Amino acid sequence: MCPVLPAGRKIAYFGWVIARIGIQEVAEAAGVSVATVSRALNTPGRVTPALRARVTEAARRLGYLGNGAARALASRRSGAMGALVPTLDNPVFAACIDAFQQRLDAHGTSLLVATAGYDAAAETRGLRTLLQRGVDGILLVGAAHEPETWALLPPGLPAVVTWMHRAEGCALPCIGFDNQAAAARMTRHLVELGHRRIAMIAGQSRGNDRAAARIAGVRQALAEAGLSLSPPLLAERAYTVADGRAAMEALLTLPDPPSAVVCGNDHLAFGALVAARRAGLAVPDDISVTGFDDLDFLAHGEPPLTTVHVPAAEMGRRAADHLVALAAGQTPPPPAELEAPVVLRGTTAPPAHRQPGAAAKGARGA
Amino acid sequence: MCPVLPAGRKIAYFGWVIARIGIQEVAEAAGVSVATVSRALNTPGRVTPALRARVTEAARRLGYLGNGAARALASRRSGAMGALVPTLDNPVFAACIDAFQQRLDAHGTSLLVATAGYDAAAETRGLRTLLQRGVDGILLVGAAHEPETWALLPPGLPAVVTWMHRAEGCALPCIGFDNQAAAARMTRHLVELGHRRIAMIAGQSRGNDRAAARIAGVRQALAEAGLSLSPPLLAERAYTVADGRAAMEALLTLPDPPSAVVCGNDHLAFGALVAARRAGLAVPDDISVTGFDDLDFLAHGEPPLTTVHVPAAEMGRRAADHLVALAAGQTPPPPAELEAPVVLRGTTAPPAHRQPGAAAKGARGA
DNA sequence: CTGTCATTTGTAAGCGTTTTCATGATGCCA
DNA sequence: TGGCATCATGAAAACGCTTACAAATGACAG
Repeated sequence: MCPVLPAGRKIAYFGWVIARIGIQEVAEAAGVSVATVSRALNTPGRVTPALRARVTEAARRLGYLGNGAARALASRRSGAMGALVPTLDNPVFAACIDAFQQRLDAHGTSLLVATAGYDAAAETRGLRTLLQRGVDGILLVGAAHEPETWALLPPGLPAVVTWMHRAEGCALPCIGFDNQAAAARMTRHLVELGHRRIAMIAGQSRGNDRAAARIAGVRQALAEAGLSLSPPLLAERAYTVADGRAAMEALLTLPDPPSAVVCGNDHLAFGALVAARRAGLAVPDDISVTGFDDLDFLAHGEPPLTTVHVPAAEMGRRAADHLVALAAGQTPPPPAELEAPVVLRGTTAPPAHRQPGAAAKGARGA
Repeated sequence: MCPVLPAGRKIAYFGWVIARIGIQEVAEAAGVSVATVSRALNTPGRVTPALRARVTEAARRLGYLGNGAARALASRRSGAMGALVPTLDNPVFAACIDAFQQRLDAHGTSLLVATAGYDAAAETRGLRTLLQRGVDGILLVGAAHEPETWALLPPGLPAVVTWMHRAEGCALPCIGFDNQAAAARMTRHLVELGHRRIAMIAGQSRGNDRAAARIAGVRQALAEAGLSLSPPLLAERAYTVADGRAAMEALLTLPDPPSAVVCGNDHLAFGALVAARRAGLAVPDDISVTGFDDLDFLAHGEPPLTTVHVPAAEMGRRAADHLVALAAGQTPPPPAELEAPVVLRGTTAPPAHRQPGAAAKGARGA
């Protein structure tokens, strides 16, 4: 199973002793010095074609892989980028990281992942781990982090903030879209449909600037229409289906329930949809619901969710390109703002003509 | 923003020169040797409490992080595990990796991710990268890999196969469930419901032993009932919603369409559901559909998907524990088989009483 | 009070690369 | 053909840490 293993340095894998091919062995096999092997492999241009061929052939034949730790130590570069994300259990982050990894791979760079789960302490720990591992750059989600976290980040270390465009007082390049503007557009659509009583089931805005910006966007659009988001109409919940459902149930028991609900992400929106259905309400006829993320499954649901498309994969790709360029000492142009278009589908419609304050269903079709 | 930075070794971050605290600086600050610092930090038991306090305090005060590459080189251990998965863009893998990472983190170990996208060459490349980075162990999905991939894996390097239990001729510990048995159980449920004409929309079985096992399971249960999976009733497609939809459309145009369709995963099942709806067929009244994975969103869909629950997060956690134990030189007990229960929900029902061969809808309610 | 042993700390030798610097070879022009 | 760049190669010094080994310290019994 193993490649040919001539006698060489030994490495102990806890009881198993196997020979590992080092640059030394390759050098001997090719009849050159280790320095030449290193050059032939890393900077092929600086070596005679004939020698290069000898070396690469020897390396191939011996199955030489190289020792990343030694290379990182000597070259002061690990060849790995770190991603510090809230979770991978949300498809929108998973898609971003998937694309990020693929693009890094194309650049010959690896991916180190740390998840923080919307917890400040865990985030700091995650960053510390990434830094200890010597990543060449860091992908961050959002710009709202503990001072302790920011303090950890060595100035000059390549880093990008994703999921938003322009962050107040943040010098890092931002690769993303305008959460507030997108939420405002979504809300305006509802207003234009004739909705006057609009609620929002938002994500927790504490420590989450994306969630906060989306709330601000809804507020902004509402204000433009002379409306507002009074306390009972704004719920801040965790980004889960269960929370969306619970929040929607609470909204529906209000004396004067909303005719439209803007949700902070698709999970919440889906939960809201489930709650509406259980309450016997038809979407969008009885109540409109919108999401944010544009998850595949909800695009084909029944009814298909009207939502804001988040360019998750594109952010991952651009973040990879940007970080690799930064780590190579280049100064890439400042990232362009990405589009986060509203995708109109089947969960929004003009409000039903019923008396404000009327109980849910039944009072319909006045 | 930065922690206090006394004069020390300099590191150049491409133009930015910042001081980096090394073990040397900590040793000086604490008035001990570097060896003592190393011991105080790594094996606290081998050092006097007083000294340990002096050292940890100095390290904390200086913001010492340590250099992972140097540590890995000297200790012959990187403190990172590698995961080689098909993709992160499928929630079921993302959930597994998310749990894997969290558990690794609890063990003080990091995660290096490589994705192969169901491509053999990419898989080999991914493994090579992981190995170059010096991971202490590897998480693999399934046991069907190119000989070239297997050859790369150093014998003795901790590695586990996930997503299946027992793999023919594979000596690696398998952390997972029995795909074939699960698919068979799902199929038996359909048979018991009275279905005789059962089709399968499977994943590509080539190079994918999980997909192959699921097909085998359906075949097995069908054989028990004296039925079979004749060519037009078995479609092998990529694991996407679009492919599921296309496959279902093909199935429905058959002269004698199936009354139940077993799908290789939830994406395919969802696509099949969409196709059925577009064709004006009611699920489960006109046709039954089953999935495999148990994705959140489909559990609450309309109708909720009957599927096989895959313990993705649990596999990730156990894989982490197993690998860490292996890497520590222990010999953990062989992994237990995990449950992959059939979850009966709303997409299966007895077949409609209509003539075999009747065209889709309309011929209902005989 | 001295010898032995256990325990704690320091010294220094790697770990496998990259990279600087020196050396030797080669080509070119006068 | 001699001298001077120019270029390819090799020797050896880092890189920052762990760890085997040696040394020193202290405890305790004879």
